[in-house]
Amino acid sequence: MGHHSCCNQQKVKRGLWSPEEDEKLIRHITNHGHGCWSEVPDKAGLQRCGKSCRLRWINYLRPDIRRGRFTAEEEKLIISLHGAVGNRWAHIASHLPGRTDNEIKNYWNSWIKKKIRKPTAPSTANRSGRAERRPEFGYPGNQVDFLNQNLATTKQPPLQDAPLSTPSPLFMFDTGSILEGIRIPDGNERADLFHHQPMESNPETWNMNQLQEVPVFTPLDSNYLPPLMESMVPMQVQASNMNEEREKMELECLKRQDLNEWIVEVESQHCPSFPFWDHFVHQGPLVGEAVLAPTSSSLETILSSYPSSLKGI
DNA sequence: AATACATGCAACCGCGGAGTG
DNA sequence: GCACTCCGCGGTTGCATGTAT
Repeated sequence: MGHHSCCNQQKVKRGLWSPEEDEKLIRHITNHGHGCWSEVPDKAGLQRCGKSCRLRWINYLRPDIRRGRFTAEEEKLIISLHGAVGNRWAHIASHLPGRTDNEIKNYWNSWIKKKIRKPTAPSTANRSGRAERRPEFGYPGNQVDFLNQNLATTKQPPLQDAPLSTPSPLFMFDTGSILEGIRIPDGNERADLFHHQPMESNPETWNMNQLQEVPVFTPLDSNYLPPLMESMVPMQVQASNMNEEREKMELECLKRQDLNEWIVEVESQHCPSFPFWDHFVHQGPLVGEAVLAPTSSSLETILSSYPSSLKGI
């Protein structure tokens, strides 16, 4: 098995990233931005290939990453979007702020595995070892059909297993109106989507009848992608009680690029799962070049509050 | 407590598209 | 139009951890 062209160098390291490597990558991108990924390893002093750096950044180190369980809202959105665009994880991810394609893909695969297993009931015959672990996903191209079929043959599954009770893809209408109908049990609305609460699926929360009925999207051409961006306003932008400061921040956001935008987003979301950036945003400079060049001491503080896996540096 | 099995997720691989000379 | 590089994406793998026996 050959390595990718960018990984042909002898001393390219593979496998799990060490906290030290993470630190180097964070430090580099924080200071200089990623620029050309293929140059990142050299500039950052990493013995990795550019692709690996990119992947690590996008899937794990990026400041706006949301971690933890998918909420019921996210589940529904994923299923709807998947029904429409299939395995275009990046496309789906673009509508789930803070979630990565990889995460969604993993989630879907494990979710679908559960669905596959369910009909045949947990029997001892199923407990066959590792081969069983990777059921062939040989279901037809339109996987939502498979799902619907599956759900139909399954006895009223619990909501967390079947968050979608209607075939109508949610993306076909403004998610704002969808989310408008959603009431998180504690009474808060959409803004709570960005709070890192482990959300139990609550059947009461998802009364699909409240949702506007729309024609079902039929993907005649597999290459066709529905105009998601036009019909779906990014959720974080819809946060209902956005105060003036946040509006200002959004305005600023429009003037910045890449990393800066992320930071501002984190600011607007107050992502509690990311003390790193929370700290950075509130204590560090926010505008212009300064934000890209934090002092080393602030970086140390930042790194010290990084997710547990990165601790122990 | 030990072992086997199941699950979740980080990371790798290879392909294809876009950009460039 | 061709060759090349780079990047992004989707599929897949392997490992760490959790759970059941």
